[in-house]
Amino acid sequence: MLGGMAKNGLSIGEVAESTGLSVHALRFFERENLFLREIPRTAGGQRAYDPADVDWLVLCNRFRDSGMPIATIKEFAGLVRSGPGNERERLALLEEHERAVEARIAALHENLGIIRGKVTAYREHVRDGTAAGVWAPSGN
Amino acid sequence: MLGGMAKNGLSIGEVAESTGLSVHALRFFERENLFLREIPRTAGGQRAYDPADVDWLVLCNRFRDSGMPIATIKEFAGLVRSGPGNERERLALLEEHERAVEARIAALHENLGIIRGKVTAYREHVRDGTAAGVWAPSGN
DNA sequence: CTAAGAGCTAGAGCGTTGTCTAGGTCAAGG
DNA sequence: CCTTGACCTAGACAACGCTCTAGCTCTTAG
Repeated sequence: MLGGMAKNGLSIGEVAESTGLSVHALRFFERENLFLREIPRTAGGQRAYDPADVDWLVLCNRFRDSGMPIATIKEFAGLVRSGPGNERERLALLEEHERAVEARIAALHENLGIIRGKVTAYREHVRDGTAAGVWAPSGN
Repeated sequence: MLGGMAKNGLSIGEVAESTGLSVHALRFFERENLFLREIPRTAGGQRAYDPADVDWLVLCNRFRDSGMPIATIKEFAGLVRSGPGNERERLALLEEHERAVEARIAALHENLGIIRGKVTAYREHVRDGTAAGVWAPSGN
């Protein structure tokens, strides 16, 4: 049977497969306490994840891709792990990240405008036959 | 006279001040060949920048802020340093970065949508009195 | 002239985010 | 059984992008 751990949960390899994370990264995340619970082990000592762990990892990937540092994910995971009662703190953390992402998008937009200006300038210089240095007098 | 290097150019401290980069970073950039020319030195061995160097650094900051790796900036700088004739390559590099930034913005937008979903869910839970765990059954 | 504050070089150190290795152990098909 | 491939732990290593240190020199106001 190649389909992992029979009935007792998902193997690390399966979770890696379905989250796009490497098995190394999954072990690293565990050391770093990013999970919402202790991952249980089989009799033989192998990790047995369940689908909720995968769902959380998928969300973690969104957090990571949107620039949330591991330390912040860890903090959020800690709040979730310590159970109900701190939802306001979780919300505050998420709102702060929301603002950070919005700010990042705005900054990228601004930078994109400048990059597009450069692209346009180079396109014109290439079209007009490469003569005047785009760089030097004003090209900047 | 606190105003730097009299007449022969801008000192590293002045350039740091006006670009927001540290003097360490400026020396690092030089070692890494990110400049468009060799930065000349005074008789005493101190760097003497000029305003065009500052303009370039400001553009570099845009590149860096928009996620361009130092290696790519170095590559672009190399093209500029090797003089006219390679404008097509410079353009290609810039266009590729433009696409990368667009892709990054799109990804951030998608992630933002998900983060907002989470924020909304938590806001409702906090408003309704913290009872049902946002996390656990379906909260994901 | 002198003292303080900038600058210089070479190179070590660091935070982040993993990846890889070594040296075994476990699980399951044949 | 036995072989093969997935898994285990602990810890070394790595790429990126600076930052900091040590030890010395330059510049300049007073």
